[in-house]
Amino acid sequence: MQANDHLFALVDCNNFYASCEAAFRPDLAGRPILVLSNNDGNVVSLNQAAKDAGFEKFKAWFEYRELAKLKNAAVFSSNYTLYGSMSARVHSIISEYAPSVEDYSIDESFLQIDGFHGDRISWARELRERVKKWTGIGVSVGIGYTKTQAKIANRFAKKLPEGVFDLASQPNPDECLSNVDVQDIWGIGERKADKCGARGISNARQLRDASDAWIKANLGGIVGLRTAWELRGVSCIPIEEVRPDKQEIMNSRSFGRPVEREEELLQAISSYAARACEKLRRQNGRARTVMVRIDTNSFRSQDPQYHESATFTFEEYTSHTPDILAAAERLGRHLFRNGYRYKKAGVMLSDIVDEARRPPSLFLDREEEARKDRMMATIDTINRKLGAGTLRFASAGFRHPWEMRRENLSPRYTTRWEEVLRVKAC
DNA sequence: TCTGGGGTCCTAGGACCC
DNA sequence: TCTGGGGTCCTAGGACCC
Repeated sequence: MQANDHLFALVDCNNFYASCEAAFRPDLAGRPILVLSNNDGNVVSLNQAAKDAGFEKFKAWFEYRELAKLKNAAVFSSNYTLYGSMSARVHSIISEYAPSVEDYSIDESFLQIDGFHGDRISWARELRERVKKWTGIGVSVGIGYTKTQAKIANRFAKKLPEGVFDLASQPNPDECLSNVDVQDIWGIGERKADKCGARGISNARQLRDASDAWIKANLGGIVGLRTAWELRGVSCIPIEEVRPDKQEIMNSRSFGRPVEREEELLQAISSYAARACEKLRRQNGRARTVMVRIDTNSFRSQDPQYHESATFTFEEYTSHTPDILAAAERLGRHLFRNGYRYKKAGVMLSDIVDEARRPPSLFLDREEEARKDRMMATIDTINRKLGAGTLRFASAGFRHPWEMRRENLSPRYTTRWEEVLRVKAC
């Protein structure tokens, strides 16, 4: 493959969660906005006013309560229903702008724009304006010969008022790369950055020019090589237009308060397992392995700690909630120890196959399986029509005192008629 | 009192086979 | 009799991402 054969753009929403909240609350203009993680644990998104007021991402919320009052900040619990639906709107607008688009994350899309030799800056500006006008969300656009370069370009775009940066048309790209810390490169985390630092490599230009042999030996083999080659302009990470089905499905949550009783812990495990099963069936998958893990709060060093997981493998692939719940509950009982304050539990389904491509089995009772499938299909249909959780399994319990805290939840403006925005005429 | 959730890919190393 | 070494599969764990 030749260098510079391709061209990519990365569109990244600015302060996405905070922007979603702001989009429905024009009355908050000028005020700091903070969005909290699940369980109102820490701060995960800030608008510009909040950054200017001195708030920082990933700080614990309880340490900010006073400052938030002082600065008259608007504070929101995470509202993933809202963000998911806003994300779908943004993605759908972006998809009009290139033949090949990958929805990379909730707030980022890669566009492949090979052979686009027109005025890329104008094209990007128009995209930006349309997203802003139709959704209220601000985005930045970075352009480069590879995805890794587009990511870097996006970092520059974020700092510019026009919100667009084209690395591929820079007269002096070396200088641009010199200004990017190695730690800020897509694919270089803390560990790899440390190894680079020890070798005297501190910016993207130096990493680009490092020897393949050293990179391969020290930066995770071909993963690191791909990053370096992409910095050189050789595209190694293609666009993935269709998200492949999940190979693992995880559901885990921290509790709103410590859980000490076995029955409560098992209820939480059951409800997480049931949720994982729904996700599994939505991709027409069947799983053979279920893992349960339980954890105490590792931030409380004064408490005794317990972190364990256990795995069970079925004889046959299954997506039948009662079967998986029974296994998860057995694992939970096996793991549970008295005398600990549990903070978190999780259930993971793995060894997943597509229903249509499942290996044949000699022992499977086809009739029994068909009956189970009908039962699950009925439950899924009812829950889709009447709302998630309309039909539930009794083992998940009915009162959930351990459920996460979401004390500042905004309405689900875009997905619930009861919570849609009201406009008053004066 | 209070510190997120959900993934992916890769490598290393052991077991096993021929 | 040959007791080496290459291939493959699996799993655990590391590292990274948003």
